[in-house]
Amino acid sequence: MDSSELKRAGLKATLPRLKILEFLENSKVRHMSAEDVYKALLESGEEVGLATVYRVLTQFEAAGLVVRHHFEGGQSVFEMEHGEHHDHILCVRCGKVDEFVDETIEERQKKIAKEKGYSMTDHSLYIYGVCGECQKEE
Amino acid sequence: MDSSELKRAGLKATLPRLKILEFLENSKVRHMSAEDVYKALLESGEEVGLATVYRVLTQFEAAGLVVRHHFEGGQSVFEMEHGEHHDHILCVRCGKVDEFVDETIEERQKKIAKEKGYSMTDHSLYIYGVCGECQKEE
DNA sequence: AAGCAAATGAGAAGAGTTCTCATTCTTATT
DNA sequence: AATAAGAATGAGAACTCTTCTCATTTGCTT
Repeated sequence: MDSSELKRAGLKATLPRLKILEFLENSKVRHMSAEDVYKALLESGEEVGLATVYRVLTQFEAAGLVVRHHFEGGQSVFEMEHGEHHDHILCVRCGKVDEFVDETIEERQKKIAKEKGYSMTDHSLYIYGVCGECQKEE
Repeated sequence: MDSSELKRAGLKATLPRLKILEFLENSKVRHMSAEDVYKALLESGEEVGLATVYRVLTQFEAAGLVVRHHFEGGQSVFEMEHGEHHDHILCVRCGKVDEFVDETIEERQKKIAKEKGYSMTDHSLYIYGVCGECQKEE
């Protein structure tokens, strides 16, 4: 069990936190809601409260271990921080999520912020569409 | 009272709808939550239910009269459709919202969607930062 | 003016998330 | 290794935003 990551983030190495971190790291699915994490842990026999999952994910976010996204549909989606910033393109049919990085867009955003007199802190870009798979099914 | 806009949208010209449309058109503030609209109407002596405001705004959205945004903070924000598509840059301190259009970014997005095999239906780009005013107040 | 379908308002209900607080766990200290 | 002090947890209540339900009202057609 690797508690060093938590310690480094200034968080006590409690069992729920370790379980959640471990789960996030090992899951093949990258983008998960708090509910997803909660259910998955329950199913693998762990005892966690939903409130704890929310709390811990929020702490992970503050610690920079995790990024929170606001995809359409209301609920927050979390993703392990794996270095490079990226944006998302998602399928409105099947919910599939792809990632991309585009330096030109990044540059443009900085430029716009500067022009408008803003000191940019963050940005979010989501492209919505129908993925290749779903286009075939019509 | 101008009911033609509603008729054109295929909506019956009811009083609540007219009031809401009128309010949206005359408000200097461009981006408003359902709650904002509701409160404003109450204050100006109109009798509307919150449920109706939500319903009507959703209908206006479907009719293309209004655009719905999902800024951070959970609630939906509505804006009168005034022709050209644009993106938003918002101040995380005071909540101010500015708009911008960037053809380069638009192009890039289309290109990315195509590369990833998606047929793009929509996109949303929000830049967050601290606006000029708020930077001074530090 | 009358009738019918559509729209409304009030409150209940639902989804997602946060809060409360008694109990349990971590960790620093013996 | 035992202990004490404080932090974290779990369960459910509570909260926010939004949608639904349904009895009543309104708009539109005849």
